[in-house]
Amino acid sequence: MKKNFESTQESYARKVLREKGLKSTVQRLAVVHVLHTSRKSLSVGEIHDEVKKVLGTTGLATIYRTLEMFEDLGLVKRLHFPDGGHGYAFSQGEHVHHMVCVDCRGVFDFPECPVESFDYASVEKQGFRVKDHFVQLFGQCVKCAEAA
Amino acid sequence: MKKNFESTQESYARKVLREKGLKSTVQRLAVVHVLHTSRKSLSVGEIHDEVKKVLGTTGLATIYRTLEMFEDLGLVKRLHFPDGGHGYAFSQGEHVHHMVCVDCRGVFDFPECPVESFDYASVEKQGFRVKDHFVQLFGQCVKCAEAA
DNA sequence: AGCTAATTGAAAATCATTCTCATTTAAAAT
DNA sequence: ATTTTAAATGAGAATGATTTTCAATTAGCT
Repeated sequence: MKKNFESTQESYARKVLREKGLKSTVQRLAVVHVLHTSRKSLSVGEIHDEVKKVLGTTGLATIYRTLEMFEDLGLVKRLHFPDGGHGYAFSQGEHVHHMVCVDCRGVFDFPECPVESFDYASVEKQGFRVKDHFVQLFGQCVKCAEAA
Repeated sequence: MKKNFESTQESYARKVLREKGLKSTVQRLAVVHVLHTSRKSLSVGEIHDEVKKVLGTTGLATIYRTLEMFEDLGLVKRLHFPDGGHGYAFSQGEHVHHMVCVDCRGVFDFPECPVESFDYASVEKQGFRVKDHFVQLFGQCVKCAEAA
C-alpha cells in the first residue's frame, strides 16, 4: 500500500479538477490545503498570505482565479458577514450549510438542511420556481462565548 | 383627515429614523421610494441612477451611507447573487426572507421562515449558539420562465 | 426666522478585483 | 525520460467599488 501524503481534501480536489480537464497546480492545491486546515473562513487577502507562506511567491490574481473556479466546482463556499465582508471556506461538494462565529469567523458545518423539507407551496403558487437556496447561520462558538 | 402623499413605506422609514434621532432627508426618502417601487433588487449604481432621476444631482457617497445605515435599521436587505454581485431590496423590519429571480433579479417576499422551526440541537451540542440566520432562495419568476 | 448638529456633494484616496501578456508548468504523447 | 502544447501563472497596469475628507447645505428644533 502506497503511503499518501495528501489530505483527503487535496485528493478530492485533484479528482474534481481532473474530471473537468483542469490542472492540479501547486497553487490550487495550496489553496485547498490552506482553506481546509484553517477552521475559519478566510478573506482573499488572508488566503493569499497563507499560500505565500507555503509556496513563497504567489500572484494575487491566481488566488482570485482559483477561488472563482473552486466556487463553480463546489470546492469552496463563499460566506457573507454582517459587516458586509465575505470569506471562503472549504466545502466538499455535498449539500452542507455553514454557521459562522461572528467573532472569530470560525466555520462549522451543519449537514441537515433546514430548507430542504420546507414547503414552498405558498411561494410556488405565485409561479416562482425555486432552484437553489443559500443558508447561513450566525452566532458564537464556544471559545468566543467563553472569552466574552 | 389629512391627505397623505407618502407611501406607507416612506412613513415607516420616517418613523424609524425619527426614533433613532436621525434626519429624514430627501435623499433618504428617495432611496426608500426607489427601492420599494422597484420590484427588483437594485445595485448601488442603479439606486444612484434612480435617485438622480427623482432628485437631480445626488452624491454617490450619500447612497452608500444611506444603504449602510438602512441595513443597520432593518429598512433594507442586502441580497447576494450567484455571480458574486449583490443588491438591495426594501424590507420592512419584520422577519421576511427573499427569493430572487436569477434572470431579472426580481424580488419576492416569503414570510414563512424555513429556519425558524429548525432544530439546532445537533449544532448547539457543539456549543455553538445560533443568533441569526440568512436565507435566500434562488429561482425563476413566472415572467422569466415564460420568456425562456 | 434663527440656530446647530447632522447630512450632503464632490473629489481625492483607498481598497478590491480583473485584465493583459510574456513566461512557466502540468500532463499527455512520444 | 523528453518533448509538446494548451492551460495556468505572475507582475503590474487598469478598472471598478467603496470610503474619506471637508466645506457647504439642510432638517428639525427653539
